[in-house]
Amino acid sequence: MGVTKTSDFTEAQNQTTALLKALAHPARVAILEHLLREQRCICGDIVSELPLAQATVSQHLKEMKQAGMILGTVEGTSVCYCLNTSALEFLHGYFGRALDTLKAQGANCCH
Amino acid sequence: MGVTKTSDFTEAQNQTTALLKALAHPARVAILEHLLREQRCICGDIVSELPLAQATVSQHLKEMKQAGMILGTVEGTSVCYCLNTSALEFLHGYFGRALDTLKAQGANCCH
DNA sequence: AAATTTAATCGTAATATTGCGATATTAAAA
DNA sequence: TTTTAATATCGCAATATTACGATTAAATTT
Repeated sequence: MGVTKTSDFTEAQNQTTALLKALAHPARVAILEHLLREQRCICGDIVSELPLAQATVSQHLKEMKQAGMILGTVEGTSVCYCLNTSALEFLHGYFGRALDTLKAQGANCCH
Repeated sequence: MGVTKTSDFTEAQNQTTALLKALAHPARVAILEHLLREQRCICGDIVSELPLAQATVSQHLKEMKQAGMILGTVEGTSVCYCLNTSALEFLHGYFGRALDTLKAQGANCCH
């Protein structure tokens, strides 16, 4: 039915999913990379960088913010968005631990 | 319209997105974590582990495989699925580089 | 205060994803 | 060779996501 029952999974699994979802779209990856390149990081900036309408970019930014991937502070008429270091650290750590676990297991059945 | 024009983004951005999408669902994260825990990693295993029907799990596995997150080898009537180390390495490296870049920039406007 | 600038929100259309029962497929077992 | 076991695929319904024009909201300029 297309309904995802988050209650069937652990809190940690849902939190991880939220961060991954916040990046699981080429526009979001492009936003991430743009925020990495630029120090100054205003929404209007991103709109002119991407092939998307202002409303669409704003919506992407909203969801990335909601998930904790980015932070935003109002600066006059514009908004300064930037990456949330701890979210990146979380994902980096997650995949790092996964790799460690995988490597500690040695060769498995598929390789 | 809900249509994502991958052609508007770089090849690398789309590849990164594909891997992230393969994990951007609690069931997929649960599958990843299950494959980490178990050496023996058969689909039926996963079905009994998750609160989802066999057809649904099979579909998730198919998409994770298509994205390159997991590998699968047929073993008689069952299939042995396991994590693709290089996909994990890719993601780990991606977030690692992002973090390095971010930290090299020092404090930015939002912190 | 009016005009301007910038970003958020609303409403809606289109597409994508998720889930599952039913069925098909394929290999092993009996 | 029939039966059984394990996955994959099909078809469809329900929900979620994406996109954008139009509008609103809020701060800055004029």
